[in-house]
Amino acid sequence: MAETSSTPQSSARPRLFLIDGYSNIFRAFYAIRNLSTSRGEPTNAVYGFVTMLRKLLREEKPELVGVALDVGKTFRSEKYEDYKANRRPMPEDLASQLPWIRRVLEAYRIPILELAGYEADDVLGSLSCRAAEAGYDVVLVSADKDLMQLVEPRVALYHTGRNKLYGPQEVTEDFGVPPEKVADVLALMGDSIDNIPGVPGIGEKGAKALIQEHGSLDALLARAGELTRKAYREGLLAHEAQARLSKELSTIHTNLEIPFDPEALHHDPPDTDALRKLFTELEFFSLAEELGPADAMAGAAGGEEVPAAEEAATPEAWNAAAGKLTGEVYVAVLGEEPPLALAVTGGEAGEGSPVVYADFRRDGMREAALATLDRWLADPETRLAGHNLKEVLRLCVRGPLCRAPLFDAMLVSYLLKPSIHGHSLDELALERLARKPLTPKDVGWDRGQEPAVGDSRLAAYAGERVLLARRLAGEMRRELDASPLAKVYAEIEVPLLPVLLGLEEAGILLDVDYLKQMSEELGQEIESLEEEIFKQAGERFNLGSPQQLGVVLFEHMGLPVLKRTQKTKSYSTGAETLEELAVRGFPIAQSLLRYRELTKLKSTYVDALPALVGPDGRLHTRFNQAVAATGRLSSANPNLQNIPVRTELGQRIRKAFIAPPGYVLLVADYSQIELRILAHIAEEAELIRAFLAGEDIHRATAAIVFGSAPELVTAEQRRAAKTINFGILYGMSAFGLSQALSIPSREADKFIKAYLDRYPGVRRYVEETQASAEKEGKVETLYGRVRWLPDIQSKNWNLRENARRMAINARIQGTAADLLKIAMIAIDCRLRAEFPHSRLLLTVHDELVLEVPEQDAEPVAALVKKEMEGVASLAVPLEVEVGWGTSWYEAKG
DNA sequence: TCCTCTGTGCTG
DNA sequence: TCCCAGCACAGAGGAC
Repeated sequence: MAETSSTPQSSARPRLFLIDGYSNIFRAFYAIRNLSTSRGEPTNAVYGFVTMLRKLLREEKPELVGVALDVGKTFRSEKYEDYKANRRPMPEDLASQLPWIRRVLEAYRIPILELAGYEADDVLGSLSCRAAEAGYDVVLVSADKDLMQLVEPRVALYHTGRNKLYGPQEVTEDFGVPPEKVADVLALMGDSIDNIPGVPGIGEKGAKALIQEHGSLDALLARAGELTRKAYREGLLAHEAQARLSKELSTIHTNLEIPFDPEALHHDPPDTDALRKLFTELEFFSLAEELGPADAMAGAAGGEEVPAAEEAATPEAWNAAAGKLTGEVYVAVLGEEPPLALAVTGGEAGEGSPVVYADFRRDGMREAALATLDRWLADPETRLAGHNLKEVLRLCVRGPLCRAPLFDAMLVSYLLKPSIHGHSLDELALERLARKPLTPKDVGWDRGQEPAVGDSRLAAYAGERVLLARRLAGEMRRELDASPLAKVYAEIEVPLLPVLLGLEEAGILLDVDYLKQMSEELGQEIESLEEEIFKQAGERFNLGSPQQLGVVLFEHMGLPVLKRTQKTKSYSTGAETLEELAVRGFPIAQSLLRYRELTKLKSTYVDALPALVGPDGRLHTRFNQAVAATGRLSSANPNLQNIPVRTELGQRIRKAFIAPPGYVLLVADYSQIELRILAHIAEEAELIRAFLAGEDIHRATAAIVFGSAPELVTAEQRRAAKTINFGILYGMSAFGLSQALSIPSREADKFIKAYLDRYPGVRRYVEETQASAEKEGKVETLYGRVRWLPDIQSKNWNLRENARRMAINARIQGTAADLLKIAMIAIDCRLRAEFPHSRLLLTVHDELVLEVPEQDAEPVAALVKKEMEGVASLAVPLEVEVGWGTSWYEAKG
């Protein structure tokens, strides 16, 4: 590949090498024959591909590199079913090598570019365009001539088979037309491998000549009748549509919504340990040898060396180093449950500033570190920055009374892009800094094992954590400052952070004895149910295994197979299926339903919760502030947002959540908050009227949709209206509604039409939300919280429709989340001042649970109601129901 | 022995 | 093609 470095492509501009995975893999497979391991596994394609990669990395030393691979089916195959239908299936000997190739790429730390539903070609085309626009020189590496259409002044194609670099000039020489006309030529020629039909009677030569002469396929088709050569004239006239389709199929799309993230494509040094292991497994012994001898610690972190933190081994040393920091301070907690160390940095010298850490296992160090932390938090002049500050604040004994401005990189990342998978320090470092941080395991922190006090690995770990937090905070600050989300951050998320910490630390009292007794009762009923089921089935098996149950029900007992599971197409044994079987007269289904209900509640709640209470007898959940894409909070460890409520048995579990003597649990929940928000945002007059009049909203909807008087609405009609009301919030389709109501979808369609006719504001809301989402690629809540929806433009029907439903739902669900968060902040603040013995315990999306001294129940109820109802002034009143009692169950009664 | 995926089911 | 947002359980099977 030496040629590339002597071309005009190599300049001072950074270069991005985009490798077309499959074409190179196919080429390697056919170019090298008969290479396999001693076990007989073929490795020829892997070897050829690795050879190509090594050459590229050695000779070009690319700054940025990525490999495009296909996943799933593509929109083209949906558009044209014959597309690729004739293409030979991938030979088994090649398919078996793909996992190896992925592992090789991982070990090389070369990112794999794949987007479900898109052709690798389109991903390459779009990325190369974005990169060129961003000022990079791009080299596409492919064995496929079709990619020549992507060539432009800043994008070259390196043809792997021909070992030749193509710029615009070379493409023109090869094709007789410039790159932008390549697709037109391909459309005429067709391609038997890709199964692009082309135009019969026109071959490579003819295609090039015709496009050269007429300029484009469109121009050629317009004048097809005037062609003198009979074969061309008749071929074009008879197959015009096919030619246009071929053009569509052979055109590589360059407008996919793929973010070009130079950081993510940055080429890091390979993970030589993993590579050596892989090569040994593949029996590429000479390649393994080249990597040199194994070295346990080398290359574990990847990327550049990061200075280790310095340990402050005495309180004096700590105070001398960390204690003097003022201004911007960066902090990181090391270890969780229990946290073992605190690492800090800051000061004028930027990243060159010293990093120190305190190991809590040393005498006096915990106290010294926390004293410093407390002092920083109390000082409005100190800006405390880091990642996931809730865990830092948790260390403080005095509780979260903070005056220092907080900057939390995790929360900012979440606000900027709420729907990405994770916002942990490790994930953000990988994505935004292209760095894979040390894991606790790397430094000897593994199941019970801790690194020793003074272990140098701990110092390295501490240094990296704080530095990464610092870099991420810097990056996030830049992005936040340029974003309207700064307001949501400062006014909602940051003030909420200490409030949530308060909830978590408070915990909720659990009646463990009550649950223990309940567990025994349930255990007995479950046992007798098991016997009954085994008797009905005529055999004993593992009832907890859906797989075994499926075999017994549908193979041994011969019950009708009504439904199969989504992914593996195995027998469905879900509640819906069992209910239908019960209706059809199979008594075993009824027993199984009861068995499922009991075992579910027993294992998930009755038995699991008592095991999680702390020494104080209370359950301390974690409220995650950076998970839910809509802006909601989530609860985990344990999840206290899915405690049963709907069934009688579920209600019994709620009786285990209690208040201590002299206190009550106070529950406040918003009534129909999402429908009220819909009424407000949609400015839907009829909904607003019904809410203002205090009507039963589902009944009112039924009356309107079915055209009857409210008092004449049947229970059935009200249920249907309720389903439609919720369905609208979720962007439900006619099909979805028909499923939910078990009615024909034609009828469901009629319902929806009638609904939208009677609620024109809602129709406008749906239409406008989708239109603006399509235009902007995002939707916003009333408070400006953003949810990005890149798939809204997708050509993949499934992805696009999903995004449209999310658009409709996210504005409403997100606004509700904003409202509750704001109310929580206000309530927490007032309670501290006015009722210091009352406190918030839980938040469940539209509901708050508090613990309140018995005698304060009434005034606190009034306070909570007032703050929740008054949190915003909408076109409809917000209504809050409040109740209290000795248990969660009593409080909601 | 641990980890990940799958099916299932609980909440708003 | 099939209704938004979550978390967690048990079983199953593969990696270590």
